[in-house]
Amino acid sequence: MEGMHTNERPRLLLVEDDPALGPLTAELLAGDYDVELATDGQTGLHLGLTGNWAVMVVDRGLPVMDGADMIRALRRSGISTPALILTALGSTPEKIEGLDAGANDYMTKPFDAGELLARLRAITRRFDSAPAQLAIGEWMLEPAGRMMRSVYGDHVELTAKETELLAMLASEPGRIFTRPELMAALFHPDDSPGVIDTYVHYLRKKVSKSVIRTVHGAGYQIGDAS
Amino acid sequence: MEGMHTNERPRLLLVEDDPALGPLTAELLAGDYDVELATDGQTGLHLGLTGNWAVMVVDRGLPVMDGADMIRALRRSGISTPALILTALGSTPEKIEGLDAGANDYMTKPFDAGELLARLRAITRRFDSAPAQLAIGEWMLEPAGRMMRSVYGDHVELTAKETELLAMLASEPGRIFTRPELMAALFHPDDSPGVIDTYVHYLRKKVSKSVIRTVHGAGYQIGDAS
DNA sequence: GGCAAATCTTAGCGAATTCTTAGACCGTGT
DNA sequence: ACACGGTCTAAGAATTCGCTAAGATTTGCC
Repeated sequence: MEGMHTNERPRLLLVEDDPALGPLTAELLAGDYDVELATDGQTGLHLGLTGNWAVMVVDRGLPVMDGADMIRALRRSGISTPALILTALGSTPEKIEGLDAGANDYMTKPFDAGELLARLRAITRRFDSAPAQLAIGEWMLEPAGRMMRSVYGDHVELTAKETELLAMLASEPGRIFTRPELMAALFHPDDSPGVIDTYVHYLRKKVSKSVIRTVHGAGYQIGDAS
Repeated sequence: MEGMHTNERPRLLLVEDDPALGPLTAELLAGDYDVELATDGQTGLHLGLTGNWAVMVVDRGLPVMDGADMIRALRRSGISTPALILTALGSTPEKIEGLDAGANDYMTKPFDAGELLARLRAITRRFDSAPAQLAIGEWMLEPAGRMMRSVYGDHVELTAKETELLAMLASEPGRIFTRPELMAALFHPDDSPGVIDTYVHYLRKKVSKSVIRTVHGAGYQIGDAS
């Protein structure tokens, strides 16, 4: 995804026994992944245990070993590779069993190619990168840790409100956020209007005067101030 | 593992504006979660930013702010709470957009209760491994031996509870563990809430003041302190 | 049972966070 | 230059939150 500019693409393990659908699905996925195809659960389990995979797509009804059992076995072995079950068996109990076996998602055939790719993006998202960081000049905001880190190694701790305000402003660099907007999103309607100024002041004091730009008569803005 | 008790249940944020379906869904989920209901996207966003949620279920078509936009805003703020979109809008492009906005799963109404619960289990599942040693600053925790060893050769003996607490915090450096989380994992539901503070105090006294960071109003955190 | 270690409770104090207020300061248009 | 509205800053009040010490209770062990 963003920021990852290696030419290595994520490796996807496809386990599908249907001689027609297997290669077809592999080709579809090949647009975004390096796909390897296994045609039975035993092989899939072996590859899942030994290889280094970004994600797995597993058919439910497989020879030798059921797809759900395969995922269950992997999970028991401590393998947490995200997995999506793709199958013709679409009854609700089967879905529930598949998900509780350790699958991260469950789709029934026939499936839409775009939706499959979107669901794969969804279940791999938290594993690849997941920066959870917002760049602000020389600073990096870590909303989860409620702190700002400078490229020089300094760090400043922020309060909850300060983090909220900064995260909102930094979410769209260059955009001007009006006071009513900020007020509605971060404070109670009957708070004094001056609160915003106060927190902007706190942030400028803690981090640097120029982090947040005032646009007179309009609101506040982050970024785009070279 | 003991210490898992059902009184402190995972907190679920439900954002649903339908006056009939909202409470109904809430009641359904209440079997497994502590449910809070918001009826518009603005409120949902605020709660999502400020509260500590195990998972979110979000309706797509919401007043004030669309459900997908709400999730997008949360993701941009670094909030990675797993989210499932539950909606009447079931066309494939809508699913793709919802998932790419940062949702972890997408279900269309009418939905099956069991499947919803299974999918929620799937997106909240976390796989935790148990390494033999955990590095904490200059210290090394040996959970098996219930002691901390410093690189200088000192060592400090810990009690069982101290070890459990420290191991949990150290298992994911940088992550903030909330009091309810720690409470649910390490103590009995009807223990006094102050217990956590006490053990944090013990650890800081035995090892070093700065091993565990307090994130005011949020919880405790290990690592990530230059 | 009796001892010691471990676990948990309680409560007061200090610290952090949030929000208010009021006056100084700045920018813009006339 | 002047006036006016917008913005900045400092100080502090109210509230919530966390730290700590001391003791009560439970557990494990001989």
